Amino acid sequence: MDSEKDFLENYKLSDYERPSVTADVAAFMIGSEDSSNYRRNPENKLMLLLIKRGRHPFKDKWALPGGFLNKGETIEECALREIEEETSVLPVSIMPVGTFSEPERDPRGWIISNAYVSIISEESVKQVGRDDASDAQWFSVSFDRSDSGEYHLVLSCGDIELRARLAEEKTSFGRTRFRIIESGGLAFDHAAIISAALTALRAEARNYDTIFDFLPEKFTLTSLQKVQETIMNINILPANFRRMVSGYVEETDEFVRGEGHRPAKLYRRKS
Amino acid sequence: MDSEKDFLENYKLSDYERPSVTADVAAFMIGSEDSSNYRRNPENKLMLLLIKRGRHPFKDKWALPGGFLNKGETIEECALREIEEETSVLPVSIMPVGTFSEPERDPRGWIISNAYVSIISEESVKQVGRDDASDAQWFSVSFDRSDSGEYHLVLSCGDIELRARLAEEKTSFGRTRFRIIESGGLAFDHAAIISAALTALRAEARNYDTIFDFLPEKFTLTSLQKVQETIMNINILPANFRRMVSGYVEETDEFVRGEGHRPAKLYRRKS
DNA sequence: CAAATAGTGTCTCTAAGACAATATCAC
DNA sequence: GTGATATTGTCTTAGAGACACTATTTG
Repeated sequence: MDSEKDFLENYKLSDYERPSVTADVAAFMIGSEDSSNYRRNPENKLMLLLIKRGRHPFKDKWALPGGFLNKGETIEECALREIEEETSVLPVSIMPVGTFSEPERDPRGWIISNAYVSIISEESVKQVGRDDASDAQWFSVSFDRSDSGEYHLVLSCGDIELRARLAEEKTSFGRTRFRIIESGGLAFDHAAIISAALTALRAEARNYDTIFDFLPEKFTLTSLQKVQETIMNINILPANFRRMVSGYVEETDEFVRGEGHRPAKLYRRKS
Repeated sequence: MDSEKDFLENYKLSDYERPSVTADVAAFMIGSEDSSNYRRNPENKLMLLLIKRGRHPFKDKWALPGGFLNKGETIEECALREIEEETSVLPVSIMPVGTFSEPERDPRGWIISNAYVSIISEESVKQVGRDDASDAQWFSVSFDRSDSGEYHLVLSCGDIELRARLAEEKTSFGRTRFRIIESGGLAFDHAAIISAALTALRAEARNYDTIFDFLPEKFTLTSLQKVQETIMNINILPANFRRMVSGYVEETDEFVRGEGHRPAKLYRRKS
């Protein structure tokens, strides 16, 4: 009887065909838009990073950043690498959204995708600066369920507007899958991946540990509240938000001044 | 400039090496053990299906059921197929646990695993009958965090006892990863997969929609309560459990009789 | 002072937890 | 009747939501 060592020395992975494996990342940021009124706080929008494809298939369509898994790295490392390549920012953490493995999902052949959500702070993106000639752009996101039960995903960036329509396919264990009715100019099955990522992010956003990643180290409680409100598309009364978050943050002795109204104290995340 | 059609006709996936992709499934069941006292209700235990490996590597070690992804199927279909092959039971639903892709996780080579939790009712397993000569066995599960912060996973089946020790590697977005300190006779990185699966199952078990899958169509509220208590390792007062689950179930007009105490009404899940 | 946000105090309401009491069966 | 589980009623409590009020800045 062969020893395990002998076995492994002679072992060859069978010649069955193998799939190509990719990681695709839905990278979200909270973007702030200055308002006309000097004393008003900026409006916040949930933004998603998309890349304009330079080659077939889906040439000139918009797609999530992503790429093939290299030998010697984990899928998480691959996902982080792809985001860093596109944004020059290394996200603090990523969250798995699911594996997309329908055999026909990629016209190039058998390619399965591991999808992740990543969260990036606007501050870190601004520090890096942006190459406006680049094919990577941040799109503002709107995602709603219509009365008919259909979901509408709208991504806008300047004059570009991508409108996808989807149906809820199944929800099990709190995870929702979507079927694309109309891709709205998004490549591959990325409209379905983005919808699943948004659903996962919204569910996760009630967890304060998650939303800190959208902000710099020091932040005001109002800005933290705006992050949660923007992602979950809800309104929270300030008094209640402050009470609920109080266990997760600690005061600094710094203030934000020059805003045309009472200065807000800066807080940091409690360790 | 080539059309997309031309492009795809000439496209070949690059010759980069590709990983083999597997689905591994942690299939759980709630097993009941008759007690000595005729009027006492049976004790419940959380059980996990393991397969004794017949070949290298890890020959004669215990492993999760699983297998390679075939061309033309999704990973979810692959996971369901593997469970049906081993148990003759097709689970109602499966929950993704994560992708395990550390390059060194499988001594045979570059093999990445997509892990799932599945839930099987004891009734459906009993109906199928069990082949006692088979290498597939149900192990009772215990999984606790020790005072030192280490996690102890103990799997027992008759005289066989597998004791693994693990450390919490990182928890992000509510998902916990484990590092194996001592595999306890489990194959590959399956001790870490089982730990992640158990953690996910425990978190999910507070959702009533999930725990119904452990029971037959008609069940007593006490049995449903025992399922939740067994998985989450907690005790719930019956009055409170009934109040909380009342919106999810509806009465039938049947009762369980002959138990040596007051008969319990059978309920079914509300649509 | 006006406009805007920052921040606090407290009432209400709901859902979960605790606990006591009653109901019904097999032996 | 006894011993067990089944089932119901209600008191208490913790936390979320609503709302009114005060504080502080810039122009």
